[in-house]
Amino acid sequence: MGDGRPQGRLIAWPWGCDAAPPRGVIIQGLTRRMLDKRFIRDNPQAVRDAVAAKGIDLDVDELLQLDQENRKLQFEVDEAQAQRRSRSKQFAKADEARRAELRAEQEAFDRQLKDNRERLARTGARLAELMLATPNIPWSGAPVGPDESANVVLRTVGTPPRFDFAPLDHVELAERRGWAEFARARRVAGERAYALVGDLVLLERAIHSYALDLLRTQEFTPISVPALVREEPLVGTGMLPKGREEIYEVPADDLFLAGTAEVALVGLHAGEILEAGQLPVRYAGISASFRREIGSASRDVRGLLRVHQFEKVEQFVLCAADEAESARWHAQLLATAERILTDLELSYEVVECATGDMGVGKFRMNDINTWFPSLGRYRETHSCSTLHDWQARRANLRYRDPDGTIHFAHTLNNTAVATPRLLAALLENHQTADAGVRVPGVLRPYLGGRELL
RNA sequence: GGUGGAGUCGCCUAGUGGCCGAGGGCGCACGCCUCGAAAGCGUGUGAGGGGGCAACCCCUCCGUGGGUUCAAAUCCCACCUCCACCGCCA
Repeated sequence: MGDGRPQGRLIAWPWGCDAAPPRGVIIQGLTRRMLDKRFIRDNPQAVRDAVAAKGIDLDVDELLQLDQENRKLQFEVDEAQAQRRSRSKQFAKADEARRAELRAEQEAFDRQLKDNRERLARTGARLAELMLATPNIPWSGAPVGPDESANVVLRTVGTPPRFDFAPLDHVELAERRGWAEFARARRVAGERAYALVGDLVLLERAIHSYALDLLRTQEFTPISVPALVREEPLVGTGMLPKGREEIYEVPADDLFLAGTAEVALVGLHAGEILEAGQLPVRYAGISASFRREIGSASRDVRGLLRVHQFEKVEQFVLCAADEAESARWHAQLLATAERILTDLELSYEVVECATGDMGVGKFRMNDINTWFPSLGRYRETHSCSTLHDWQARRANLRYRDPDGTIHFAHTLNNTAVATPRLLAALLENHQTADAGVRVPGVLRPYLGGRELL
């Protein structure tokens, strides 16, 4: 990696300047085999701790017990199956009398086998359910706490703008300039709907083009992926089974509207065994994203901050199962997001997310919050996550080492740009006294050189 | 939306109920041969789970899931994907 944009000064890495260093050896052993049943068997306490730190509803002891029972049943069924096969072999060579005998024997035997099979299916299903609820073990540097209130600000970069006039919020500004339709859009599509108009559309495209071009210089392959997806990739990424109410469903076709391109990006390689030489896979994924926002009903209903449908360029990395490598990519993804905000001349803060905020599958998560003058505070615009092999295990996404051994890969993702929220930030931060908007230098080439909208 | 065809161990392919717990070719790896190589010859060549201190052994997987049968790659049903043609369409 590394293409000469480390921005190392800003990056608290490897382990975060404000956080304690991890207990390396222990953490390494732990995370490398996370979600592996053998790991859970060998380190039940580590899993219990993670469950507690992340506030997850999971009975680890039930899981262990089921695992044991499941293996016992599997063993019995295997043995029985071996017998059944040998009996079937004999049948071909037997005479009629012997055949009748074998048939009778087999029948009784099959009842037992069938019974065991059913029990195995039941324990297996329950075990799978619990396994899907098993969290990744968070890195030791993450603040422990129930929710985002425990998050820690690592650093603040840039300065919020000072206005010598009364600044507008992005809704007032957009409406004054005829850049957005809210009332009409809501007649069409209900609450939180919006339509961008005129220069604001051009600005949105400019931001996406700029982000895509920046990522291309880092050898990220632009890829435009489905937002309308099946259930499997949602389970594979960890969006399901928990979190169902946040996702739009299209029941007539058994499809869902993904909340992020990450779903398709992981899904693209699910079930594959890549060659080590193909790694790292780097995508700049673009797609529409859909969220029901059920958990935040009636919050931020005004404007462009929290909408049901938005557009993203997503950074995504699929790399070898090496913690140091994943850590380097995490740093790079974060640095790129910071670079984007710096280029857009926006002030932001980088946050170390607490265990209760980071979600079940994550090892580490850093949010970036961008300054919004109308809110008088920083508000999330980016989220950078390392999942180690937790996601790859679910998606059965593996690679083969040169020595022939097969491993689950590591996955990471981070927003590059998500609009229209980021558009709102640009409008508010770069507005002029007469309701114009100054265009940051990096976007001008995408807007025919215009310096002011 | 309709009709027809197809999905086998990296690739190509054999295979129509027990001899397929999958044969052949290509590729790949190792060995022999060679000064070296090619050719030739030989051997090997997937994934997952489980048992055993171990050498090793067992089970599952022929797109996926069910079913029929003593026995399924092979027969039946549903689904998925691909191909062809027809219809519709940004």
